[in-house]
Amino acid sequence: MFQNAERPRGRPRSFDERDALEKATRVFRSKGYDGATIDDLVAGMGVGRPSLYAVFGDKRTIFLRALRAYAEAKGARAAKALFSPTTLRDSLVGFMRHAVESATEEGSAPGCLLVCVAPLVDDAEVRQFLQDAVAAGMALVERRFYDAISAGEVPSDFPVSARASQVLDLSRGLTMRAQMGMPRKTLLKDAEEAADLVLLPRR
Amino acid sequence: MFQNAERPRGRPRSFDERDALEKATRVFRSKGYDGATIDDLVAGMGVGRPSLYAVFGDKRTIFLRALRAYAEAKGARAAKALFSPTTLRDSLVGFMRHAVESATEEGSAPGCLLVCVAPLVDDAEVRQFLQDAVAAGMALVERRFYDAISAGEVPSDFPVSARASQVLDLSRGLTMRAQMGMPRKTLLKDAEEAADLVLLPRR
DNA sequence: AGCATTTTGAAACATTTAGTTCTAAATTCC
DNA sequence: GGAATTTAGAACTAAATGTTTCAAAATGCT
Repeated sequence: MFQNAERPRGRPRSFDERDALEKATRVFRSKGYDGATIDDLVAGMGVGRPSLYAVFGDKRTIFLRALRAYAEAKGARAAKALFSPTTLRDSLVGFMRHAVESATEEGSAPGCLLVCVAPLVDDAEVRQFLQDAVAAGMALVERRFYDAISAGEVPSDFPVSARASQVLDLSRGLTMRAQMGMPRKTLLKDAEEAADLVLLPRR
Repeated sequence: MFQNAERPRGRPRSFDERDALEKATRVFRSKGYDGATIDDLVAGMGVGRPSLYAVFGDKRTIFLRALRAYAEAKGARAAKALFSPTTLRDSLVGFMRHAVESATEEGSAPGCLLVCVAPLVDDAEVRQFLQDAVAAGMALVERRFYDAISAGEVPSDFPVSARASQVLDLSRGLTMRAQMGMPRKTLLKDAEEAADLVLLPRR
């Protein structure tokens, strides 16, 4: 086998960095930040304790890295769900469905690192990151609404920012219900109804 | 001063049990369950360590008691907000406003013990309690919608259970934004818009 | 083959945390 | 006023948790 990056000198690692971070995400999702111990991370990531500190840093740093990777991946998928379909309704349904599917994916505890776990972390950097992520989410949904206005799909007086907040609030609600164990099927149906709701015309 | 319950024999307590539980709620709200240490509770509740164990039990028991008291109080206020007004819109606005006000009350960290903290607690009894509480909330809102149908305020084909889910999801979203530091004023305005949204007629 | 380099696993270390115990203090009952 | 009873505060113990150290192992380079 050829290696695209030339192999480093010493003993090769027994783990993949991306994969380990994803496993860390699983640990944090199921136990929360304070509830996850280093032992949990060592066991869940398949990385030895010293390697963990050498490669990822301390618990706080691991969480921040996991959070950033998680947010980036989820943000990209959300944007795709939002901007690939042609109709606004399909976009919104896709966006909400994605929230539900992500929050109920198998192999991970139900819920969302961004919505259910990170807000409880008592750390200024995490808080700032979250606020930025939420603002970015709002901007994404608002842009989709403006696109729909341009396309004449909704009237030009459509209350963009109010409805965008509502889309995000409804998604958060769906995500939290997922965390509480509500079945995916129910939530997917509710996601569709939520999309229909935010598309209703004002009286 | 008269005492309605005859005074017990030994040294009198230096704390009020209800008040101490409420202070425990504040501690859990700001630090989360796993993040709150016994020392935090001792400091925050104004109860000495041995008294804490003697009167309240261990951390898990304290949390369960705080959670029950919190849910009871919040449920009562929510029901009042929902069933006191005459118009459905006033009821829904009141319900959502209450969620926002409770989540942004001064003297406590923003957020909600039921919505933001308890779902992360890895305990079967807590999970069960939460599920019951959510079901009770749903039932409350649904009943208010049925009352409105009886009163002829909304059509008889009003999608009660879908809209009730959405009311709760939107409230959860508002609560979570409160926890993330969004100002009360913004959220109160959004609460009104959310109430208007769920009252829109189907097309 | 031997040396330099990096990772690994076990163990060690220091700190924090949960829970208990012991003594002093505050109260009621006699 | 003194005995009995309950609470409060400080000190203590044992376990857990976060972090580092160290020798051994696995690789590339010469």
